[in-house]
Amino acid sequence: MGFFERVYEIVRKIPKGKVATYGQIARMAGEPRKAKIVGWALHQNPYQGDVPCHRVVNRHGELAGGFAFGGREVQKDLLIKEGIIFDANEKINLGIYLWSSKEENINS
DNA sequence: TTCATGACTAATT
DNA sequence: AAATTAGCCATGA
Repeated sequence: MGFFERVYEIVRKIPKGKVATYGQIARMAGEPRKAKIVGWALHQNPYQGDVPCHRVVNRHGELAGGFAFGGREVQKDLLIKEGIIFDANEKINLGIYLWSSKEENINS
C-alpha cells in the first residue's frame, strides 16, 4: 500500500464532527514530513465520496482556501452539518474538533 | 530527465 | 507579529 492509500485510509477514519490536519495525517501515516504530499493525495482524491476530504484542514483549522472540491463554502456547509462550528474567523476550533486518534490509526 | 509548483509546517528573520 | 526561508517529495510540463 502506498503512501496515498494510507492517507485515504486515515482520512476515511476521521469520525463525523471531527477534523484532522495534514501534518497530523502525515504523522499518522508514518511520514511526518509529507504533509504536503497529503495535500496532493487529497487533491487527487480518487475516493471522493468515500474519503471525507472536507474534514481535513491545515494546522490552523482553516479550510484549504481557494479551491477544494468545489469551494470552501461547500466545505464549510458540510462541516457545519456535521456539527462543527466555525469561529468568527471562519476557522475551526481545533481544541474541540481536532481528531486525536493516535490509537485508531492504520491497523497494521 | 530536469524544473517549477503545491489542499503544508516549522524555524528563522 | 508578520514575512521569509527551508525542507519535504509527488506530479506535470
